[in-house]
Amino acid sequence: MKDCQLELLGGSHAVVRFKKGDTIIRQGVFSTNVVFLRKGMAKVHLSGPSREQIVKLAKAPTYLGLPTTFGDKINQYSVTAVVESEVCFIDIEVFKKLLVENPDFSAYILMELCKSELEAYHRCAGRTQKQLRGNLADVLLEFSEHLFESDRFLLPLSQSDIGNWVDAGRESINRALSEFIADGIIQMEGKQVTITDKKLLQLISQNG
Amino acid sequence: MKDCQLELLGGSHAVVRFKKGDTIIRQGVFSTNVVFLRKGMAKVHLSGPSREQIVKLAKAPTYLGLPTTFGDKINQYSVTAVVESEVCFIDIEVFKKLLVENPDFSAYILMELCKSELEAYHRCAGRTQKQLRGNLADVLLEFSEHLFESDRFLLPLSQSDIGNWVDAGRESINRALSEFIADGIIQMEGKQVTITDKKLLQLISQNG
DNA sequence: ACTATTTTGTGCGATATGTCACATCTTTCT
DNA sequence: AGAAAGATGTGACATATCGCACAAAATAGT
Repeated sequence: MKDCQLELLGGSHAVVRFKKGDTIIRQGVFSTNVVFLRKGMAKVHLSGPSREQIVKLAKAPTYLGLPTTFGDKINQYSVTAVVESEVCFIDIEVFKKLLVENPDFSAYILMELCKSELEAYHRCAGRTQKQLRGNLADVLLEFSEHLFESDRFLLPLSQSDIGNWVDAGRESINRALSEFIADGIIQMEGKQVTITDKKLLQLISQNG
Repeated sequence: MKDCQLELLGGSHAVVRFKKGDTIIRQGVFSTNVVFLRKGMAKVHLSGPSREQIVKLAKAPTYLGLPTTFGDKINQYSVTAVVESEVCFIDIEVFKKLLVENPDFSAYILMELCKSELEAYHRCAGRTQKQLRGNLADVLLEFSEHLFESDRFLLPLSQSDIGNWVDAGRESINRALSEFIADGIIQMEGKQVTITDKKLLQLISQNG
C-alpha cells in the first residue's frame, strides 16, 4: 500500500536526496507539494512562542506536509532530515486527483490523518502532565519501538533537539540522561544508545 | 456544506439531545458511530497520566469521533456536552459510503482533519511553552473569537476544567483570573465574562 | 592540520506552579 | 426548605525546572 501508490503517479515525481540537517519543508514558505518520504527519517518542527518545538519524528515511508498543502498553502511547519533521506515531491493537484480516482488511497490517507490526530492528543496530554523523566522515557521508547525497532540505536537528535521535543531545557535532558545511565536503564557511547532495562523505562514512561 | 451533507443520509440518523454535562462519547467504549454535533458545544477530553486532559472545545456544526471510529473502534477520548446540545449518530458504514460516493464531502472531511492536526500542533507548542497567563489568555480569546464570537459570554467551563485544558491547577487559574480582573483586562459577574481590553489580552497570549 | 562552531557536562540561584488546608459560596437533589 | 455536593477564593510551603555561566569535548569547515 505505502509506496506502491507512487507507481500510480507515473513519471510525475522526482526523487530528491537530503543529507542530515537539510531542510525538506520550510515553515512560512509557499508550497504546492505534498512530500513523500521514501527513505530516512525527518523531524517535524515549528517555531513556538519562545523556542523551536519538535512535534514528531517521521519515519519512511510516509507522507508529510498534507495539512499545510490542503490548508493555507503556506507551510505551517518545517521538516528537516535527521538522517540521509530520499523524498518525492508530489504536486498537490496530482495528489488530489489520485485521491478522487482511488478510494482506497483516499481511505488510507484519511486513516493516517486520524491516527496522527490521536497521537497528537495523547502526546499533548503526556507532555504536559508528565515530568521530564517520564517524557524522556517516552522518547527513548519511541526510538526503540517505533523508529528503529531495536534496543540499540544511534541517536539522530542532539540533546537540545530532544529538549525541544519534550519541552525541557537542554541541561535538564543532559542531567536526566546521566541519571538513566547511573540507574542502569540505558548505556551510551557517544550517540550509541542501548536500552538495558526496558521494563523500568516503561514504568517511568507511565508514571510521570 | 456543513449540515446539508446530512440530507444525503436520508432517514438513517436520529437526533439526540444532550444536557450540559452529559457524556456524548465515552473513552474506552466500543463504538461504530461518527457523531455529528448539530447544535451546541462539547469538550473533547481524555484521561492523561495524572489528570483529565481537555484537548479542545468543539462548536456545532462539526463532526466528532472520526479518529476513533476509523482507528481502534475503541473510543480514545470522551466527548461531553458543555451546553445543551443536539447530536446525530451516524453509522460508520453509512459514513464511509458517503465518503466514497461523494468526493466533495471526502475532500471536506480531509480538510477538516488537516486543520485539526495543525491546530493540535500549534496548541501543543503553545501550551507547553507559554506560562499560565499566556495560556489562559489563549483560552479566553478562543471563547471570544471562535466559540462565541463576542466579547461577552457565559463561561461554559468550571475553573478546574480550564485548568485541565491549559494544564494548570484549579487554584492557579483562579489566581490568574483574579489578576486579569484586577488589571482591568476582563470583568466577571458569576460566569458572565466580558473582555474589556482585548489588545492587552492578545499581547499576553503572544508573549508567554 | 587548525580553527570555528556546535554539542555536551556541571554548579547554582530564581521562580512559576503544584499541592495541602481551609473557608466561603452555589448549585443540585430529595 | 434543607442537606449534600460541587465550585470558588486565598494562604503558606515545597520543588521541578529554567536559565545563566563557564569548561571541556566533539564535529564541521577551510
